[in-house]
Amino acid sequence: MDQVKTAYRTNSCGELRMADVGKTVTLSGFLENFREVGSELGFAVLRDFYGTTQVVAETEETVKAIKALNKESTIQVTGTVRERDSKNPNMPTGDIEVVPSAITVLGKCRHNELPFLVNRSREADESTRLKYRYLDLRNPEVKKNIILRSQVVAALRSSMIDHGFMEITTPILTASSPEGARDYLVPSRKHPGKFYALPQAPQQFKQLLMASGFDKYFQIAPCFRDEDARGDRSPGEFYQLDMEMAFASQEDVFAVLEDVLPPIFAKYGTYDRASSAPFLRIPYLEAMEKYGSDKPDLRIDLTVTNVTELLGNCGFEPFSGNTVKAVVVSDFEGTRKQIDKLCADVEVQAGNKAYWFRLDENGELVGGISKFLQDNKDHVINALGLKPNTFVGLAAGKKLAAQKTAGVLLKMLGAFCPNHFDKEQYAFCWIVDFPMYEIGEESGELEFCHNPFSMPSGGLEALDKAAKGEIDPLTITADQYDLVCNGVELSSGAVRNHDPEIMIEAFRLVGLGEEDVKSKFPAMYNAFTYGAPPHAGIAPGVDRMVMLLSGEETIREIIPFPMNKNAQDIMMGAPGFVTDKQLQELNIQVTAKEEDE
RNA sequence: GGCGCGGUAGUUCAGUUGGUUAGAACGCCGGCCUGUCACGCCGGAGGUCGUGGGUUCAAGUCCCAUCCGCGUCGCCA
Repeated sequence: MDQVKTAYRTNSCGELRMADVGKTVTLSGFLENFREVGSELGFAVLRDFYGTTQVVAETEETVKAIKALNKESTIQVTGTVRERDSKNPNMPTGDIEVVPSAITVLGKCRHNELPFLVNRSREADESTRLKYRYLDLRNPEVKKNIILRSQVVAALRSSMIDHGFMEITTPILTASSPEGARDYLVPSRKHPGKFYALPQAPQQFKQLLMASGFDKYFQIAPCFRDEDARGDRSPGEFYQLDMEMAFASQEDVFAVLEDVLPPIFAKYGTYDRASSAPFLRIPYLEAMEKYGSDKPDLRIDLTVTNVTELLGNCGFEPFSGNTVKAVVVSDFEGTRKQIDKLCADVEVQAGNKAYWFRLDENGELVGGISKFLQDNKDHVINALGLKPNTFVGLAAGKKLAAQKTAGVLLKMLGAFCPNHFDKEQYAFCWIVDFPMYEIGEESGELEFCHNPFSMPSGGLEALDKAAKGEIDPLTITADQYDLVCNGVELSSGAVRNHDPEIMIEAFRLVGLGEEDVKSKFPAMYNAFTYGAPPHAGIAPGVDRMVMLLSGEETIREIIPFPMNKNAQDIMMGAPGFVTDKQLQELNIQVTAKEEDE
C-alpha cells in the first residue's frame, strides 16, 4: 500500500526526484515561503510532514495568487514535475520542482504576522513557543525530537516483547499513596469527600501482577507527581518503561536492560557508542567516595581522592577538622581566570567553596592554597603522584558535603578538560547496595532511605540482628539499584520484599508496626499473605532516555505538549477554573482562588 | 519557599555616566526585480521599555514593591 497517498495528494513533499520528472502529481502542505523574483516568476516552498518541495510560479496570475496567501496556509498543488534550471544540492528534492496547473487553498492562515518564524522557532521565547506549540512543532528541527521519541518508544516496546515481556495497562484512577511525592487528586462524584489519586508509578499494581501469577510485565507507563520542575524533570507527568519479573533476582533484571538498551542507544542516539553488557556495578558508598556522586559520569576519567590525612593539618583553616577531598587533573591547561570561574561555578552548584593549587611546568606548587603546602612540598607531590602541569581541585567539609562538592568539581573539571572527557558515547553503570535506612535530617530518627518495598540484603536475619542491636541498622543494604548513564539517573529499581513477615520487621525498625503496613499498603500486604513469587523490577524514565539520545538540554524539547516550569499548559489553559455546577456535583468548596490573569 | 539571570517593536536583541524624536536584524506592508532557495534592491508602518510607586529639572537607565519567565537548591518512596 502506498503510504502517503491520500484523497488530497499523490505524493509527499519529501519524495519527488529526477525519476519522477514528467509525472503529474498532487501535493498538499503548508506554504513555508514564497520568493518573488519578478511579476511573472516566483518560487514557493511547500512543506508537509515528510519534507519540502519547490513549486514554481511562472505566470503573473500564479504569482499574484500565491502572494495573496499568508505563510503557513495549507494548499493543494496539482502540477507537473520538472527538472530545475538551477538545482539546490542542499535539498533532497532540490533537483526538481513542480509546475502547477491548479492551486487550491485548503486552510487559510489568517495571520500575516506569526508569533515566530516556523523555521526559526527554536530562537523564540519558550513561553511563546509553548503557547503556539502547534506552530512550533511544524518546525522540522522541533518535530524531529517527537519523531525520535516515537521511534524509541516503539523500539523499547518491540525489544521488551522480544524478551518475553507482556504489556499490561494499570489504572490511572487509583488510591492515594502514603509514601513518596505529592499526589494529584481527583475528586469522586459518587463518594462525597473521597478522592482518587493519579499513580506516581504503577509500583503496587505491577507487584500485584506478580502476585497474580503474571511472569514478565512491562508498560510504557504514565506517572504523575505533583513536585516542582527541573531542566531534566517535567512537572506533573512523565513516562517510565516500567517492568517487573517474577522469580527473578537483581542480575536477571540487569541482564534484560543490558540487552535492551545499548542497541537502542547506539541506533537512535547522538553518539553511536554505548556500553556493552555487563555494565560496571558500583556500590553506593564506593560511588560517593570515588566520584562524589551516586550518578557518576563515567565518560570523565577523573576520580576523587581522600586527602584528609595529607592536607587536613596543613594550616589552611577551612581544612582543619574537616574531611578534605581532591580531584587531580594531569596535563591541565587553564588560565587563572578560568580556574576562578570554575571554582565560582562549583560554589553556586554545590553550595560549598572549592579550593585548588597547581604543580607548574617547573615542578613548583603554585596558586590557590599552595603557600600552605610549601613545607611539605615533596611529600604532597609524592603522595598524590603529581607530575608537572597538574591541577588539584579541593573540597572540604563534613564527609558528605566534601564528597558532594568534590563530585560537582569533578564533573565541571571533566566538562572543562577535553583530554579527560571522552564525550561521544553512552556510558552506563549500575549503582548497587544502597543503604536500606538512614537517619532523617529533620526527624533525627531512623527512616527508610528509598522505598520500603525493597528487600533488605540478608533478609529477616539481618533485620533481627539489627533489632537486637547486634548490628547497626545503617549498615543494612537493600537489594536496590540505580541505572546511570552519562551522569544522569535513568532509573531506580529493586528486588522487592515479597514476604509479609520481613516487611513487618523492616517497618518495625523505623518504629512502625504491623497495623501500619496493613493500613498503608493493604492490597500488597494481603496479596503477599497468599503466597507471592520473589520478584524484581525497574522503571527507566522514557523522557530522560529520549533527552539523552536527542542531546537536548531541556526535557521540554522531547515532550510533544509540555507544561511550563509552573506546571501550566498555557496553550490549553490548564489548570483552569471550573463552573460552580461542577464543584457542587463534586461537593467541593473552594477556599482560595488565584487572581485570574 | 531561598538564591541567580532575565522581561525594550510581531520575533531576537542593543541601548554608554540618568540628557535631543528609544535603535538594529528578521518578520510585516508598498514598489522594483525572469532561476530564487536565509533571494536581492528601494521605501514605509510598527513601542504602555512587564506592572505600580518613588528620587530627579529630566528615568528604558537609579531606588522600593510586585507580577511573569528560565536556571538552581529545597522537594521528587
